[in-house]
Parts: sequence; structure tokens; C-alpha cells
Amino acid sequence: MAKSAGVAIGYLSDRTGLAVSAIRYYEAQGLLEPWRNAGGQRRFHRADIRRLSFIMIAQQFGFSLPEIRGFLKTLPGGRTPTPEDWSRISTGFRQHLDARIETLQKMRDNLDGCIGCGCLSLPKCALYNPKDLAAEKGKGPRYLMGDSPETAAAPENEA
Amino acid sequence: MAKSAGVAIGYLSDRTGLAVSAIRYYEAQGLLEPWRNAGGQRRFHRADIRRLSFIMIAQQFGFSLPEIRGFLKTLPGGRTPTPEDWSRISTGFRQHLDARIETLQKMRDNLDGCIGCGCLSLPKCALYNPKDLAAEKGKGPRYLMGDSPETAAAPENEA
DNA sequence: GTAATTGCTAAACCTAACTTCAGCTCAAGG
DNA sequence: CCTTGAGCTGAAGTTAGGTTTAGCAATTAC
Repeated sequence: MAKSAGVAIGYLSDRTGLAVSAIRYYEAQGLLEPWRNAGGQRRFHRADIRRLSFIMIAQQFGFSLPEIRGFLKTLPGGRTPTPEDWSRISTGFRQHLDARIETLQKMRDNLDGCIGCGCLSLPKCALYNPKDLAAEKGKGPRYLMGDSPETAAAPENEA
Repeated sequence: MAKSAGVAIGYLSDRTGLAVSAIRYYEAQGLLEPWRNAGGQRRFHRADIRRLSFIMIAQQFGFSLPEIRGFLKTLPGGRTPTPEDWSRISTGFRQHLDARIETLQKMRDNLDGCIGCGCLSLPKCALYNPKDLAAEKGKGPRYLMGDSPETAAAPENEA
């Protein structure tokens, strides 16, 4: 069972709708591990279509590429997700999703209490309580309230 | 009622928790319009604390700075939001929030149908239908499925 | 056998929302 | 008057998730 010919990157691109550059980028991020043919071109398993599909779907659920790499690493032998793997992982997705929905609902409740108020007083307003709100991850001021450069992992020390 | 002395940027920073650099950045983005004192330093209205609070809260709701600039421009005379302004605008926030919650709930329903399936077939899987899902705006591949550079507003034409 | 396609790499560019830096000037306190 | 702290500007750096470009090499199609 020698590694069969494998498929080229353009084929995966056609099958998934992803740009060739994106697939190469995912490889650079450790999400895929193609081998090379004699001429140095990447060759992929057909099953990597499923792997890429998994990546795309996980992205829709708000996971970052490092997180997705984490999921893929939990698969024995670095295999592509099987339906059983999917069942296990998607249960985790569901929890993630539930948490986000709950956060937004809490936000909505707070907002309802504040529509008639309009005090916009940061020390008092329930709308301005990042611990609950969690904002949109990855955006906004990085050191916003209680997440100062001091408190966060030492700036120059760990690079 | 000559413009009173006004407050310095560091004062706003202390009162809002925002970095001085962030406040300057907001000015550059047209969200604030301080004047200058004789020495060329920025002077702000005290009410700009409310304005900045508004900005911070709107960010929590997922609005971009250009969008927030839009909200602030709807205020007569470029004034800082009053409780009445807030009531009007926050009603819009609420709709935005409702829509996001609905999207996520739809996603959860789809996921429930897919946990036992695991086909991960992009052409068939309900989990992979960006029209419904709307992903997380601003992230992910820009030209992902049905949003190609061709189809999207002409790239170089409208800047 | 040759042309057209596809693939390769490294580096630069992109957006959003900021931060950091260098090199000054201004303002306030004693 | 002198020092210290706060403010100033413009440019470059940061992160995530890619795209674009340039200049070549390999593959495929005819």
C-alpha cells in the first residue's frame, strides 16, 4: 500500500472552493501535511477534502486556526476526521455555541434595562461590563480594562 | 458661553480607561473633534467622556469604528449622545443583536442535525451554508464561496 | 516537441484597531 | 530656573487570516 499518487493542490482548491494560497497557508500553520512528488510539488490525500471541510466549518463556529489545529491533533495518527470524530468534536462546538448565545442573551437583557436609561456611565452601566460581555474576541483595544500589559504575560520576557 | 478651558487627553484617558493613543486614534478616525489650546495640545469637552463611553459600548455590540462614526453623525450638531439619542440608537442595537442571536440559533439547529451525520460534504452539509451562517464578520477568507472578487463590488472602483 | 497551465518560494501587501517609538515641545511645581 | 511629567507628530509594528507578486520549475495538452 504505497502512498498512491495523491492529488495536486489545484484539485483541492477546485473541490473546496478555497484559494490555493489559503491551502498553502493552512499547511504553513500546521493544519495539513502534504508530501512532495519528485518534482517538489505538494501531493495531498483525497481525504484532505474532508479535512479542509472540517477547517472551514470550524471557522464558521468562530474557532481560530490554532484552535482548529488543536482539534485535528486530537485525532489518532493525525488522521482526517471520521464521522465518529466529528460527533465527538461537534458536541464541543455545540457547547461553545451555547455559551456564545447565552452571552448575547445576557447582553440583550442588559440592553433592555438600559434603553430607557442612557446614563452611559461606565462605572455603573451594566452595558459596560466586559467580564460578562466578552465582546468580539480578537478585536477592540487589547488592553481594555483589567487586561493591562502589566497584568498580561510579561511583554518582552517570553518571546 | 465661550468654550471653557476643556480637559486634557490624559484626563479622558483616566476617566474612561482608554489609552491616550486610542483616543488620538479615534480622533484620526473622525469620532471626536477636540480643539487645540495655545500650545497646540488637544482640549476636549467633559461630555466627551460620554462620547467615548458610547464608542466603547457600541464596540461591544460589534460595530466598527466607521459604523460608530455614522451613529455619531446622526446626532444634531455633532453633539454627544443624550439619553434620548441613546434610546433611539440602542433600539437599533437591539435589532442588530437579535439578528445575531437568531443566526447563532439557526446554526445550532443545523449543528444538531449534523452531529450524528458527519458527512462533512460541502455541497450537501447544512453546516456549510454561508448565506445563512454569516460566519464572524471581518474574519476568514475574504472570497469564501459566492463572494468572489468579481461578484463583490468592483475592487478598485469605488474607493 | 513545444506551448500553456499549474505549481513553487519568499516577501510584500491587505484590513482593523490600536500600540510603540523617537525626538521634540509644553505645562506645572518648587 | 529647572526638572519632571504630559502632550505632540509621523512612521512603523502588531495580530489574524489570508492574497498578491515576481521569477522560475514542473506538468499537461496538443
